[in-house]
Parts: sequence; structure tokens; C-alpha cells
Amino acid sequence: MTIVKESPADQQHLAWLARSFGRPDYLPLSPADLKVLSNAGEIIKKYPGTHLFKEGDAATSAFLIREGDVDLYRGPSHQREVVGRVGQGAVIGDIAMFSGQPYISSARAVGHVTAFEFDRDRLLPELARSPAITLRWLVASLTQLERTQRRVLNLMHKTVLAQVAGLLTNEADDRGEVALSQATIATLLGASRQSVNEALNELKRRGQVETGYRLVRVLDVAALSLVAQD
Amino acid sequence: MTIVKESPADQQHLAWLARSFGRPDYLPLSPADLKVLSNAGEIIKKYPGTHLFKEGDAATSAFLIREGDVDLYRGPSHQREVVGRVGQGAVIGDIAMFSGQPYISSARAVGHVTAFEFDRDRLLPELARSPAITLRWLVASLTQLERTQRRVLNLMHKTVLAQVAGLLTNEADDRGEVALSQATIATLLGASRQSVNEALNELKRRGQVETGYRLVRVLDVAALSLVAQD
DNA sequence: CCTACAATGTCATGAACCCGACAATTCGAT
DNA sequence: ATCGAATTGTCGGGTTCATGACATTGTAGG
Repeated sequence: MTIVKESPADQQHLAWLARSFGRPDYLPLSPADLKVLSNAGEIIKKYPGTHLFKEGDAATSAFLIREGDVDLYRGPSHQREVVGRVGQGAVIGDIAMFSGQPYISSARAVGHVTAFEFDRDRLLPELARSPAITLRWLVASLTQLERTQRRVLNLMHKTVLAQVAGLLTNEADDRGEVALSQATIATLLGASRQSVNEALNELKRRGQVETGYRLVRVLDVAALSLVAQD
Repeated sequence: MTIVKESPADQQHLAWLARSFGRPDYLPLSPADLKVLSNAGEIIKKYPGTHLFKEGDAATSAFLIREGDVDLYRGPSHQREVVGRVGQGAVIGDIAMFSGQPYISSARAVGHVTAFEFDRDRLLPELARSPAITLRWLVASLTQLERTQRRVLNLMHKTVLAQVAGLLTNEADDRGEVALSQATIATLLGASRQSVNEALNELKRRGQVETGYRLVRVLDVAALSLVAQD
């Protein structure tokens, strides 16, 4: 088996899209839920490079990923624009399947992938029987919606400085540390590395953060979240 | 009763947010659904200026608006930032209510408002009994999610020219006409009026559109949708 | 320990775009 | 027909930010 090493730029692109498109956090189903829904489809295995579904196909299935990673991309395969990469626990294809629209993007197995394939016609009756799961699904999608809406507002009228401050307050662990390279932060925000560097310098100058190698330490959360509000 | 005349800028701001935040299209429940769910709450009336809920309050209710308009805004009331305006058929407060989070924004009646107030503890059992409605709600939220995600992608790496081209292709009626002022288009896209004007001039120069008073006529859809893709 | 590579710091240049201002025009209402 | 308000067209200044280039510093693997 060939391991394709990806360029850092690609990985960053993914990281950013992961955030902007929001998918990886979208985990509406627990293992217990899956057990209940086991009548609605079956487990499938996919070899690296094969497709779970393709953009434009009629959406008759949704997939819960159990193992491996899947790339979501749009556009023709020769000039594909990757839209996200999702792993264990993520559900994909559900928007198209529930809406009765064709798939919005293509899904391609990166490595070996094990997934549970929900069949539309079998899933709907099962959901009717398990309203609690439907409700959990609804909550997950609403949460994701709220996150994405918040992001739209940020993107539109906030400066890079404010965005960086916001990211740091959100992403800091219990010790106030964020273990990301500046380049990664840049792609997470859809900004350039240089702008992020400049913003971090400004925050450093104000004594609100310290920076290290692949690390930012938050010193003054309060001040930082103030900066984040423009 | 005082009628507060709103500045055009405000209305445009609303129009834009309507689009970016996406709320006004979010109509998950039909009148028939409401009938089924009538046990889950009751009809309330609100006088102009009164609140349906306030940002930060515990979210114990969601509201289906039956008559009148409601402003959604964030931040303290003295410097409120309007986030959207919704009317008949819209459901608000559901994200917070289902997620068990405090309300994300405040909701204030613009004129006289009639709404159906869902009580969380009564709604959940009803939904369990009516899985079809829960499912419809889920589909509505997923559709909205998809729309918002698409918007994030556009905002990040598309120029105003491309965004204008995209808006025109989407918004054109059967005669290829878009009856919006340039200022409105600008706010729909979160751009300045001047930039939109410049973009339209460019498209006019290329012979892809004509412009009139409060009107843009699309002449070459194919070329336009090409421009929209960057 | 040393080397290759990744990450950071810094600069200059230019593009995109916002903002304020103002003239010209179109439209609707009196 | 006329006046006022809304809309369009246009200009220049100023800001933010992307891009490319390059030197410097840190880190991991042999």
C-alpha cells in the first residue's frame, strides 16, 4: 500500500475547510443510536481512492464513517476542490439524502474506510420508530447551523486581529495554550500567515499572549475576548 | 403609537443579514404541523417593542410566528446589532431550546405580533409522537445549513465581481431581470455600494449585463456563471 | 552532533476594497 | 410640471491584507 505524503499546504487547506465548512464536528449519531438503526442499512468497506458517492448522483444513501478518512470535494476530478476531510463518527450525504437533492459534493476514501450505509427508504421508517434519534440528529444539525452562522458574521466584518483573538480564546486548553503553527492558524481563519504573524506580534506587544514554536500561550483571556469583538 | 421610520441603510442591513444569516427562509413547520403540535404550547400576542426572549436567557421556548415581524439582534440594547428580521412562518429560538443553551440573540416584536410559543417540556413528548414533523424540521435545518456553508465558501475567496455575478445568476427571473438597487445588492453581499457599482460596470463593459434604475438585466448567463466561479 | 526541514520574523509591493464626498439621474408624489 | 428623495456614477484617500522573497530560528531523525 502506498502512503501518499501530503504537502503542508494541502493539510492546511484541509484544516481550514474543516473549520469553515464545519463538517468534522458534525457527529449526530452515537454507537448506541447506530445499533438501533442497524435495520436501515449495512456496513460497507471501501478501498483507498474509491468513491462513496459522487457529486450530482441521486442521493439514496447517507454514510456514517466507522473507520478511516474520507475526502469531500467538489468539481471535476481533474481540478477538484477539496471541501473537507472527515473521520470516525461523521455522517455525510445526509443533507442531500433528506432533502431529496443530488449529492452536493463527492466523497472519496483516503485510506481503507469502513462505513455504515443508510438506505433512504429503510432509514425513514426506522427514524419514524425512533423519534429520539431523529431529535438528536436535529439538534446536531441546528448546533452546526448556529456555528456556521456565527462564522459568517465573523468573516464579514472582523479584522484578522479580531479573528485571531477569537480563535485563541476558543481554542485555548486549560493551561491557556494553543498548539498550532501560525500557518495553520492562518488557514483556519482563511488569512495569510504573514497577517497572522503580524496580529500575534501586536497581541504579544500588548502583553496578552506569548508565542513559541508551534505554540501560543494566552495570558489575558478577558482582554483577548474584548479584542475579538472588534 | 409612534412609527419609527427606518433609514434605508438599516433596511439594507436587514436585507443583507436576512441573506447571510439565512433565517427568513427557515420555515420548518406547516400550518398542518402546528395543528398536530397544538398541545405543545399556546398562542401569545406581543405588543410592539416587547421581547419574545432576550439574549442569555435560559431557552425554555421556541416561537412560530403567525403574524407580524420580529427583529433578532445581539448585544446590549443601547448598541444593538440587528441580526435579522423574520415574519410569518418563521421559527425562532429553536436552536437554543433544543441545544439546551441560552438564547443566542434577543427577539423583539416590531409591530403587533402573534406567535405560537412552544414549551420545551411539552414539545419534546409531542415530537416523539410525531416523528414525521421532527424529520421535516431536520430537513429544514439541514437545508439551511447547506446554504450557509455555501455562503462561507463564497465569502472567503471570491472577489466582489465574482460574487455579484453569482448573485445575478441566482436571482434573475425568467426574463433575466434582477430588480434590486445596487445598494441592496451591496448589502446582500456584504460589500460596499461603490464596489458593486464598479463590478457592474465591468460586467456591462463585457456586454454580459445591462443596468437600469433599480434593475439589472442579465444578457449572458453562461458567461456570468463562469465569472462567478472566480 | 549535524543536517534537512519546518516554522517564525520581516520587508516591500500591489491589489482589493471601504469610506466620504459630490454630481448627475430617475422616479414618484403633490 | 415640479420638487424631493432615492438611486446611480465617479473620484481620491486610506486601510487591510495577500503575495513573494528572504533571513533567522527551532526541531527531529539519522
